[in-house]
Amino acid sequence: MRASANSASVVVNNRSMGCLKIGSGRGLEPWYQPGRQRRALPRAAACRYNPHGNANMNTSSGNEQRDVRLSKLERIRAAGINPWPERFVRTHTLAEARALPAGTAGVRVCGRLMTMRVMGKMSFATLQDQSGRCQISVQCEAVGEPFYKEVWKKLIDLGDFLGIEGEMVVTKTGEPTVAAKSVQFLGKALRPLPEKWHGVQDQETCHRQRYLDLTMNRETMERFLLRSRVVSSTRNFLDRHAFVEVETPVLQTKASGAAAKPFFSHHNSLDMQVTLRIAPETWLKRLIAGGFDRVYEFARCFRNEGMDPSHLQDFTMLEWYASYWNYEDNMRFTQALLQHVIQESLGTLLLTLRGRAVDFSGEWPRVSFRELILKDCGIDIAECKDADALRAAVRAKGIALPEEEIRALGFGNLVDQLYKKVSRPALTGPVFLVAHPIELSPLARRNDVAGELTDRFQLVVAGWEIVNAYSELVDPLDQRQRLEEQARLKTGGDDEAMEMDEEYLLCMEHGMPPISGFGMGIDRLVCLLSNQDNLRDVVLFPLLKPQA
RNA sequence: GAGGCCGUAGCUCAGUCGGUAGAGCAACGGAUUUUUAAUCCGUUGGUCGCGGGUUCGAUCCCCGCCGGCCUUACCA
Repeated sequence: MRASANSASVVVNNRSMGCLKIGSGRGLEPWYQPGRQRRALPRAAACRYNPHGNANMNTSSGNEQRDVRLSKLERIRAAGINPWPERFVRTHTLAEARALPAGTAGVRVCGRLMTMRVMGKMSFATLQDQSGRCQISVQCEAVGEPFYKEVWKKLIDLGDFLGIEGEMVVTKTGEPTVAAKSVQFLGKALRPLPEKWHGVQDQETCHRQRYLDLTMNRETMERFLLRSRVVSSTRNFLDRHAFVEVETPVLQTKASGAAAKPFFSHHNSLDMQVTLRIAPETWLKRLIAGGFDRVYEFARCFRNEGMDPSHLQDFTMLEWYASYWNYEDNMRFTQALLQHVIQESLGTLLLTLRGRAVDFSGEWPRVSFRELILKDCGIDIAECKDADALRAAVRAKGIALPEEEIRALGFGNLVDQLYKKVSRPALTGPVFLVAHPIELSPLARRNDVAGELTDRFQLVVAGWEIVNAYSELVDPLDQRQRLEEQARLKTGGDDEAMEMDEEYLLCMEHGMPPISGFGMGIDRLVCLLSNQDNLRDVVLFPLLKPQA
């Protein structure tokens, strides 16, 4: 193991989500431990600089609860208390504190105040941080009557961030509790939290104000922590297998590597149109040509296409390329990687996904396109010479494909429609789908023996295609022909067709080794593994139109 | 792009077959030293998404717009 679990302190993934790795009972890592306490400034100095000003403090905001909190803020400042101090030295996360033996003194915890039960001179409250929740108790006697009556009871609200120093106790109902000796503001909230029992239910609010969703709905936090684990576990596995993580351009002069409509933008000082990438593929293969053995990238890609629950405008695609591998090497590696990632991030290989039991352990079966379709509907696609023959066979079997839509389809797309209709929904998997017809796979390497097939595999799980991989096309003459055909389509008005890419061809003409490449939508994998129906629920801040 | 559904207090939701709206939580005042959705007493809070129309009167009916969700077509 490259980074052993018990030495990892802070994991920052590529989604900029700082993630504190919580070890069970291991205590906080050095990064966290109380260092030299910065000496407190004299009160007057601490409060002299007031960047938040009083601009709104005397004017009604039109929101009753906010106004009440603004007036509390004034009283907090008047009392010489800094409502937003710069730092708090904590000794334990809340989950760690809960595990401490009763009697442990000098426990310093912090978090957001989620519930508060004031019973006269004794109060219980709940703090929440990333690790979970822990009860605290505040007694009049322990914190002093002026503080208890004037600050704790009058100025502290649900939603505020607080820091507590105290001793671990266990209440008579058995609840681990930090009994506070002192309580301090760490961040005053001017707006109330959503309802404490139901939280935020409205999906739009969850997307627009994800911080509220994360605060109120633990399963949302767990889902994004899962995403982070999936990414870091994948990265670790690839690193351990001699893959090199690279970054390739997002802004480029032509979109290449996939058939999709790009986003366009404008570069001012060069005065030229640029596009956002639709795939990292051609760049990564250039790196293989340049001598990298194995490369990968978690590539944010952008496609200017329709929105629905299974498509995002910007999404994260993991692609990797390995020199000297064919697609079968890649298939074995894919299985090993996903088994590792699923075991490490979910703790088991036996999952229930979309209502079906899915077993990721053992060897995953492989099935060819032809066998699968033959089994599911009795049509042997190898015996159909062309699209018309296949169309006739479909009609003869009475399979309900939309007549209007399939009339113009070529053989490849027709096979694909048939597969999506008769086979894919029933595939629970994990199963590798192999031997795709060449018409269906314009980018993959033609099989050396069966020229009508390609060296390609897809991984299907619970009816979802989550991986697409090939033996890569490295023949520059073949590639040129295929790109010329795409360029013809483009000129003919197909705005999803690929553009001619001379620079890429130039690279290929300089020579490439055998390569197998792999592509997987990270959002879709996480969506599947977390049993979500909408990709927007596995993206922290999905794109939404501005509210009216 | 097409079709359907939805938008009421800070949050979760009722409601009005057309007569300018209710509850719980939150907030505010009070009681309360072992609660954990604390409890008890009292109080405040709304341009019913926005704009038109019909009507004596619209949160409700009609039209348009804004935003969201679902289905559907194209891309992973």
